[in-house]
Amino acid sequence: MARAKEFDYERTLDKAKRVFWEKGYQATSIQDLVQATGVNRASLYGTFGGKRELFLRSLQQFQCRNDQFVCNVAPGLQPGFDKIRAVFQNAARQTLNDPRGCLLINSVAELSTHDGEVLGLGKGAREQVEAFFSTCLKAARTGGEIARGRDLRSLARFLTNSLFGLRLMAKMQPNRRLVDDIVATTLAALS
Amino acid sequence: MARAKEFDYERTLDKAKRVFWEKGYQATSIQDLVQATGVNRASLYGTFGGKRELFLRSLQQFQCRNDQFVCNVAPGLQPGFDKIRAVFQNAARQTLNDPRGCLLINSVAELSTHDGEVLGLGKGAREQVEAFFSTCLKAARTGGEIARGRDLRSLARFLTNSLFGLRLMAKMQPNRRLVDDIVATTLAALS
DNA sequence: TGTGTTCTGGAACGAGCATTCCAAAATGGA
DNA sequence: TCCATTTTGGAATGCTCGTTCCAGAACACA
Repeated sequence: MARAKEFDYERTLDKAKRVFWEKGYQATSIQDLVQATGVNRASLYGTFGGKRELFLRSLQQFQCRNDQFVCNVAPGLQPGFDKIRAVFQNAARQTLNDPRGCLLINSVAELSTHDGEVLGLGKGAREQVEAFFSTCLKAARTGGEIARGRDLRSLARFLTNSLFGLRLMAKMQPNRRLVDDIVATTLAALS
Repeated sequence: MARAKEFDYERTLDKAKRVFWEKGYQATSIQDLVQATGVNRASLYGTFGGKRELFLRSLQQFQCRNDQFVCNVAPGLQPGFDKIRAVFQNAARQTLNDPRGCLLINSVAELSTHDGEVLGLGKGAREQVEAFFSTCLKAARTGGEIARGRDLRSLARFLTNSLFGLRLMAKMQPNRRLVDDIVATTLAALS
């Protein structure tokens, strides 16, 4: 056996993630990451491979935690209209409080044209959110909250699109009334 | 008097814009711009000031042309529901055909956190689109296409959010059915 | 305590970056 | 034709980038 690492893997990833989130991928330098994580260059390279790999891992960590965050909002709530509303209210709060916006959306906008892995993570995230809304919508229809004639797949996609747009607003115009108007009108479109 | 410039200002800006659009701001080098525009380094600096200034000018050119594009879709059409639909159909077509997405949204996502000018351009663009939808919605209400009780400001903001989300989909998942579902459900929310 | 492996700190590397500079070429008016 | 002025091409600058390398420290196990 040999010497043990002096830093924690997930913790380091989390700190790196914050830098990428704050500055974007291209604008972040290895030096930034060394300073922010407190981990040496060589250890960073030895453990993660390089800047790109470290970024992709950060993005994966974000996706996992964010997905839990989106889908497990109000875990006491059963899937249904209330849960959809809770997710949107939560997103609205995030949008108003965090000017960094959504790391995944930022990354897709910056990199997905030339980076298939980032694109894949973006697609995956969108599909997960759509699936979550689909589940809620089915439950809502069963519970009589949504009319039988409506196309649930279209509705789920529509909600996903609005949610992503909302997250984009964090960087564009994080205004209370604006965000509330968007959320209210989006939810009203369901009934 | 003295020697005349060998290149056209707007044309050069347009070529530079394409590079920024394709690669993003940070990933674009001066060398890329020199090659793409065919204009010499010194001339580029002498005319535009530097990379950042050139980028901002490109963004402004994009905003002007794109705004004309968004608001003047189907110029024969009077403001109203049909015009809103035309704008969404046009955006859907762009989204499906151009994987670069929207330069303004990309730039906001990449830079607005640390660049007030980019942020300002983003805000301005959003407000212009909202104002455009407001005009259309008012006309639509007058024409009886939209119920009197509805809050037009909220609807305009909602439409703007959906439209921006749609443009984001160009980079995420430019899928025909997906985009059609989003557009159809968004428009259905008006009636 | 000795040994083999791994991690750590920091120097070093080559490449590429945005920007500046200058001599030469071009041009319109005197 | 000559001059004043501007553009042009390309070399040069200083800096920062991502990455590699290595000597020595730290540690688990025999």
